[in-house]
Amino acid sequence: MDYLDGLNESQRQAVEHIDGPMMVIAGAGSGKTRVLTYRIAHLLRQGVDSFSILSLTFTNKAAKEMKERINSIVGGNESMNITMGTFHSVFARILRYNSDKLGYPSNFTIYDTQDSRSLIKTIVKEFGLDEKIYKPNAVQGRISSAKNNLISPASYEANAEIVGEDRMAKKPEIFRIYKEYAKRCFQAGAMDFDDLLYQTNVLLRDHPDVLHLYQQKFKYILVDEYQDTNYSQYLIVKKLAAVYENICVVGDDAQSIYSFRGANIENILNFKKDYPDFKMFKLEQNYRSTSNIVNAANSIIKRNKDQIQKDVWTSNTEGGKINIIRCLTDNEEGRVITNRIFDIKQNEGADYKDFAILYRTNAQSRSFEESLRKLNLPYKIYGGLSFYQRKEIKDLIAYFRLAANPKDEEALKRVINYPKRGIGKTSMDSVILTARQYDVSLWDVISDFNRYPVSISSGAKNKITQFVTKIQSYGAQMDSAPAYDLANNIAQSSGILKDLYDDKSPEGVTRYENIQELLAGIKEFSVQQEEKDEQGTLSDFLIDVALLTDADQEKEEDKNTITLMTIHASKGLEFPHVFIVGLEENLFPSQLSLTSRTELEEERRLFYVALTRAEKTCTLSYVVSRYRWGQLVTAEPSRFIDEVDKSFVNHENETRGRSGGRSLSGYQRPADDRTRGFGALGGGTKRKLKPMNQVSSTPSKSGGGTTDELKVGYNVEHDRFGKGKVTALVGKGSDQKATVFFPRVGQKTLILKFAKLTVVE
DNA sequence: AACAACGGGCTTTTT
DNA sequence: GCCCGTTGTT
Repeated sequence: MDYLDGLNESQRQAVEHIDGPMMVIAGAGSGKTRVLTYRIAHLLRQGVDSFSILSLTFTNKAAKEMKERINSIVGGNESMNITMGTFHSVFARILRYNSDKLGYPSNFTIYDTQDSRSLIKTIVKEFGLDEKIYKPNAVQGRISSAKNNLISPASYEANAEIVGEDRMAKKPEIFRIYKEYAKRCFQAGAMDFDDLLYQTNVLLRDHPDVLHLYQQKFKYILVDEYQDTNYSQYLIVKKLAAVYENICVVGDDAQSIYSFRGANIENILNFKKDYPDFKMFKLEQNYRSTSNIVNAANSIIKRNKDQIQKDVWTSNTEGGKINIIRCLTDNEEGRVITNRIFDIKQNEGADYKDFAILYRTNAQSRSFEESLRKLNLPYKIYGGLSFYQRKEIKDLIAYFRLAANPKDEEALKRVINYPKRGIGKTSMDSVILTARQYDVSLWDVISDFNRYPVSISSGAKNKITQFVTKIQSYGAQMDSAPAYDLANNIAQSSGILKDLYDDKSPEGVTRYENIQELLAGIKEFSVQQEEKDEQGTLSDFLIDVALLTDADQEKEEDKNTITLMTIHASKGLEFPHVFIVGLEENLFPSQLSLTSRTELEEERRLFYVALTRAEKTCTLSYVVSRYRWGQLVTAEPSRFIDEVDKSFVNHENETRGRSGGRSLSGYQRPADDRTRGFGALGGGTKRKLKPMNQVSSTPSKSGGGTTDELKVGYNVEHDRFGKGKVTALVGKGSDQKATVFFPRVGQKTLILKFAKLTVVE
């Protein structure tokens, strides 16, 4: 059967267009990925060399899936030779290959967000600036947006408008921080995420031979999610496509939700200017959702002023209306939605994987997590702390990074005294001081004390030198030893493995297992690389790791679970049953997006994206009061609820199930009245009910308890360590100490004056 | 130098 | 309510 037969008319036209610039505007659920994959398959069928195709996707996972689908269409494994991946991962490799031309080591480090933030913080401190004014987050955002618009530190400083903005914001020194930040990154042989694109631009600008090479290599270029590219990405694509102009961009302006990280809808307009003879294809038939959902989504998005005219329609069945549920608190929201999922699953025989709970902010996942766990339903939370952001993983990876590139200061600071080897703050402060005096990296100083005198004890110097020797020996094996062997060797000889093995608390055991999992992952990586006839050293692995996202590494056991994620993370996915939760003013739309029309329109597009994830049913929920910053605050229903055309929604006025708090269940809800003033309900409902006695030797305000309340054998609870049993008591009065055994963390000796212990039954 | 307690800041969203 | 960095104690 011909693969073109499965396409509708406009899809087929887009797939069959081979040469010359083209743009595909694809409405939600209109088979965009299908067009992209089929088009690549078609190119291969028409004899285009697989090595000459560059395909830029939004996630690495999307790239992987697309390759598999292409193979299944054309047979064989031709897709292996296509350069396919995210902007960041594709150009990280190209940069690595050409790093010498930019003065970077080929093993350059990729700083993640935490690394850059930490460096910015250090600089702010060293400059003697106020951290409350120069908040690392804000400064980082400023630097990031400069880089995404290809503004160098020098042109930043010279740009009166930008510097003026900073001065207005009372942060006139940002240009200095940017300058120092760029210098220190370079000195450390490190690039941050934005550098991967920025430096690619520098490379293509300053090295015509390199530009020429890649222009010739990539004769066919495809860009997915074009509406979410920034200026820096736009320019890379434009330069690479300048000779052959075989460029195909695919996107949907209605789904542009990343302007906060520099994405620019103007790129779509620029495209029309850059390639006046481009061909435009519109995909308007939605195959995903019921007509109620499609029409509801249309009724939302038409309120936006900025958009390309299109008419998304579907021939699918009407389906049920969009349910709107009102709950009293966020905890009730968790229970009600969870019960609803359980019901649908029972009644319709749906799978767990058919459900998604989508929210605006990661912090909202908590209440759902709790109720899902209570009902014992399997779920997976995407986002939040990913595997590679866990402390123990970052620690071990920091060793790998140091071995590859000892100038990597963020990695060095992380592990020079972990596991503990007696290199304390005092010693490191002296080292840092010397490094700044000579304007060299920390590594330069600690690897050559003769040249850079540091005023610390010879004992400390000795310990540091031992550490340096260890790292050097790792470094020597970096490009020769098999990745897994070296990684395993480092995990053991660094002492990390032992340190975690000795920690018998459940958390410690998990950490130990995580390390084992990382090592297993490295093994798998090596095997995969061998299949591709590539060596697969540890430094190759590092590039992969830095750019992986949570969605990229899915495990088998995660397959049939309920999905919890932010709406941003849900982009490109689809689920039979979708729950969009927390539809309240100041949460969704976010408080911080209410200052301008463009920001509000982006929130509205976000809502549009959320709605269009749903295939069969879509349910919205909001609460009357919600815990935020640890306090119960009243909330108002989101304006977005009213913006959905009335004919597609069904307001469920009942709050389902019995609510947990006593004071709440006694409450009679007025007919259809969005009464405020529930803030008064605060406290009471959330406190633990168990009677507890405060144990304290210092006479407290209430004049309560004395130490003799505590006896050996008592069960107590500690804020951090949880429940435990007192095994010994030493001393009297304010000096009294208690030895307590905590099943979760082991034995601890606590000074009662400080430790907050409560006696439990 | 290491550990434990405390206080401040924070919530958009991510490669 | 949680995380992180700082402060204070041994």
